Amino acid sequence: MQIGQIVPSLRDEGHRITPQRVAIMNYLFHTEDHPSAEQIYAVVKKRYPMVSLSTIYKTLDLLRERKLVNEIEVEGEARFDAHTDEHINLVCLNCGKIEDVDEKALKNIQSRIAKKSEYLIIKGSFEMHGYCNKCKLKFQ
Amino acid sequence: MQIGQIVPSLRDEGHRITPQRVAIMNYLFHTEDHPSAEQIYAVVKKRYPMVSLSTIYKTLDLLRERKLVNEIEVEGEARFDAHTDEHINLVCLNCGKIEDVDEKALKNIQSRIAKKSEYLIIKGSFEMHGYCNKCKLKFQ
DNA sequence: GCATCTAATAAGAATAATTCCTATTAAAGT
DNA sequence: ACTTTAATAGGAATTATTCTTATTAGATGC
Repeated sequence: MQIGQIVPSLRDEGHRITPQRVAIMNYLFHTEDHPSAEQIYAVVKKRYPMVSLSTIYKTLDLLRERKLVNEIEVEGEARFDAHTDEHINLVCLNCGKIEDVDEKALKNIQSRIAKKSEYLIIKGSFEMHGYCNKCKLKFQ
Repeated sequence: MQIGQIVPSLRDEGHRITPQRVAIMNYLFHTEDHPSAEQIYAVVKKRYPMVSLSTIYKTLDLLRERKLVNEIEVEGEARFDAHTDEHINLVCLNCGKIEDVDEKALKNIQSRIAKKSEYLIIKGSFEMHGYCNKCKLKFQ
């Protein structure tokens, strides 16, 4: 995702482009991590020590509304992901690491269920929980 | 799921069979709902006014460990489901209703990813979010 | 049936992620 | 530069869940 394209479109919609927002987007759009709000806060704080957690949450709300990030919930905590195509999140139950796995079959399943169910489907959220290659040794 | 089979097996493992536990299981194993801890509390309280929320949570821990219920997280709240086969949960973003959809293809996807990823997969959690047939009218 | 052991419970305090509130600041347009 | 008002910082409020502890009551053996 290119910040250079997002910034003007946010501005066109009447949103103000603040250094805090740019810093948050820069981090989110250039990491493979799936950080929590607290982690984003820690990273952005290094450059902008005066940033507040509420700004992180407000910006995440905006990015989620604009569908620029996905939110998944893992063990009572929200984690954010700039990878917004349908995919499966592999969640490590020990270290919390999350990895993306592209899976073409999801689209088919999703459209099939959209048809046969009476729901108006907005989005899918597909997770598989287990232990990553480093942690699985500890759990046999 | 038959309570008559679960009770003796829990007892065999050294767990005590209390009226609170039986009431919680009776509700969970005989509803199509996907209740929150608070909802379970409300239902069980009708029959056992002295029951406490911490007992609900402790019992849910036990049932989850024994894989008799699944937990999914929806908007910052845990919801419990006695339907433990792999399936897709259709979550209504308006009223919170959750509906189960069986989908055979999930097993294939799951075993394929278990093979190709380096993760030791424990369980899957597949959700689709949208608006149920009643609520979708309000959202066009 | 009764005594014993200790797992399970009730009640409420503690915790922690998220949301809310409000005075202040600063982005964007004129 | 001036004005407008969206966005921010900081902290208080909220809320689902976990933790703590004294008390209760299943299960076992006599």
